[in-house]
Amino acid sequence: MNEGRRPATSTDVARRAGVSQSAVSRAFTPGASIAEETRRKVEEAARALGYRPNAIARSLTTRRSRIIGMAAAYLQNQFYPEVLEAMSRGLRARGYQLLLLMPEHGRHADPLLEEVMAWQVDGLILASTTLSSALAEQCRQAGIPVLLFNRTTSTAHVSSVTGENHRGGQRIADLLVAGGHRRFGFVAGIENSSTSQERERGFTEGLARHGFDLPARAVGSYSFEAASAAARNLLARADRPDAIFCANDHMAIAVAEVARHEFGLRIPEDLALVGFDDTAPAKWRSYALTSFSQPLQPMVDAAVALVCEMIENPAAPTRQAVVPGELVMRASTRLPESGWLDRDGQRIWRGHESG
Amino acid sequence: MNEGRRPATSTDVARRAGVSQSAVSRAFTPGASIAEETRRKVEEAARALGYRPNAIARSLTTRRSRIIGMAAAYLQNQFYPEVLEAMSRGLRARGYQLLLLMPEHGRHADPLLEEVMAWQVDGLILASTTLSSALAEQCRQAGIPVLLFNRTTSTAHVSSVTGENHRGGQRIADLLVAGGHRRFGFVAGIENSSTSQERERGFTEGLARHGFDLPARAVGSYSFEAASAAARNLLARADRPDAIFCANDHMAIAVAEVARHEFGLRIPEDLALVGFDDTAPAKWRSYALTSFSQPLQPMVDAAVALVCEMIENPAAPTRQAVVPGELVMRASTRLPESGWLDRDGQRIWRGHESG
DNA sequence: CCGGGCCTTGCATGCGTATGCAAGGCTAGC
DNA sequence: GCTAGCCTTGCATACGCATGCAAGGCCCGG
Repeated sequence: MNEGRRPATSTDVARRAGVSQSAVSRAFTPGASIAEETRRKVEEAARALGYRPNAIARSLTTRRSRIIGMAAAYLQNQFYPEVLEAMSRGLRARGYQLLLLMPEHGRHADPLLEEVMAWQVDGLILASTTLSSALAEQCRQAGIPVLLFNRTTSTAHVSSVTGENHRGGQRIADLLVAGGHRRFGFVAGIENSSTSQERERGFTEGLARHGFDLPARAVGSYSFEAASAAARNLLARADRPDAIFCANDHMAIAVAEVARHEFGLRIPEDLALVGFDDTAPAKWRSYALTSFSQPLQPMVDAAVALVCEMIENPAAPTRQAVVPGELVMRASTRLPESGWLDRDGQRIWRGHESG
Repeated sequence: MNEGRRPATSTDVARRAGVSQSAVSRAFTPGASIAEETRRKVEEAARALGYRPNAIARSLTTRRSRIIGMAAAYLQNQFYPEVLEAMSRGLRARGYQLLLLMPEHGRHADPLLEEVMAWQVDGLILASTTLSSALAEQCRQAGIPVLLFNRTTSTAHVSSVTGENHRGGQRIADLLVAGGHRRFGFVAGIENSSTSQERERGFTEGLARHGFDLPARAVGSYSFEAASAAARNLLARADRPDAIFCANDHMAIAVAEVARHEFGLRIPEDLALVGFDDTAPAKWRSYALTSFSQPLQPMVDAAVALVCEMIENPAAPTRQAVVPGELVMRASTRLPESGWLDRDGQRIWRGHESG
């Protein structure tokens, strides 16, 4: 064993095993042509020297880094850490490492991503971050697959994985109307985020279908503080909403706190509350938040599969994958008065979904 | 602009700028000897070709990857995502990238870390993950600095950054005793985690100093589900505790849910509850959890500084940094009956701390 | 017994950048 | 005007590994 010295190289192993450096390389390359006997000798020498192939050097010759960059704007919303965790495991299972990129608060992710291109990442996953069309074009030229996660973009033709934002918003409208609510509120995420826009559009369209007005709205910017302020705004109105849909669970919890502890409202008696994502805190019984789910593992699996596919076949057309979710009813909303049906002994709320 | 071709190399830039490849390299190396005029020509050519130095190739020659691997066992506990976020930004500010490592559930991190050594990472930060002494030795030989975050280890001489686990436990004991509680419970994290052990030891020693017994204890393994089970266990006892200290906030919230919704207990009237970390959910008013803080930014700053220092000076002795926290009192515990003092017009609870 | 073909191996080279070394140009001082 | 010395530059090479190519060995069929 060498002490503090530089790590053993394939040449060191070759010398010790009495073979050529190429043989060592082949011994560590699955599927390479090498005799069983030679491989054994190499492996023995490698073990004795504590040798591991240098991934940096390997990347240089193969021109594939087996690194995927993943950008996320913030991790306060529980949804993202869980995505990150699953993504890291999922990518690793396919032999990729995950490089984590957190843009500075309030800054655009572009400079960060550009920096990461120096790392020759094999792919880029953008969660809760948009991609400027300039950078998208740059990636396309560099042949770096880009995948938007929980976002889409209109400015460029990019692949994406999202939940059923539009349908989710509709279902929530259906549920709230069926629960007998009449004055609706919406707390938006970041204004120009496609996710928030689609959820809102589904919601307002759903309401309109039942003959209800556009809801009162306020902007929560996906942050706890801004959502709290939005809640104060909405709840102080003369025509206070009796049902509020928040663009995600994280903001819904902020609204719940303000409603209960600043306005003394009971949920759902005085105010129904719905979120989106169905994250862990939504399940905590102090909130028991009704939420439209974005199933974590399926979404991550789809993302991993898609990005790998894009790497293997760069010429493939872009794809927009939509992972189905479902409305998870909990105690933060009243049960609907109608629209129930029995299936396999379970009581399912079908609602008035026309689709 | 080249379409879909391989990215421009320093040689391409050199040719276009009419200089040698070395000149291009020097133009991108801060502090290298190069004429202003030449640098200008190189920069112009580089811009025209969309050139960025290849970090992989650079790492190969410089023998420094500027990548730091960070392992975390789980991200459910809000503490870790926030650490991750701050760590990524902090490292980036010093020119390092963060490679995220999530061991498979229930598996040891060793194989993962070994795999990452192939990436020639410049350093390794282990959060909520232990390091086998075998691997620690291997890292030492390879000259890879290792930093334990929110953990220590007795089996090897390794640097670490932690909060005031022992003192925190003591303070909590002081607070609960001062609040008039008499039957104490403790929910441990993973049994062999130094963090949980130290907090428990501080707690029991603190209690003992006031003449109280070792508390009833149960194991929550840092998970929500296990902590819920632990709570059921503790709360079903004939001598039900009237105060429970949980080794972290995440588990404390699980206990709060069970206490309220399964046992109909009021907090803090029937049961006082204390956590550790002072994460975001502890501040949510539905919990208003008293907690001993682990200040995020100072801990991360210390970790980043320490790991960089270790990289620059590999021969430096290991260090155990302890970042001071404070007891944050909220509504989940009764206010203590004594021990208050005025300072600068603020009412400070000094407690009976002897240290 | 001979030849074709497959398996295995080593040689040589390339991946893109950094850097020691020596040469050349230029400035300043005498 | 000459030389010492600094600044700048290019050349050559190294970093550690993968891989095309050709040579050698072996087996098997004819």
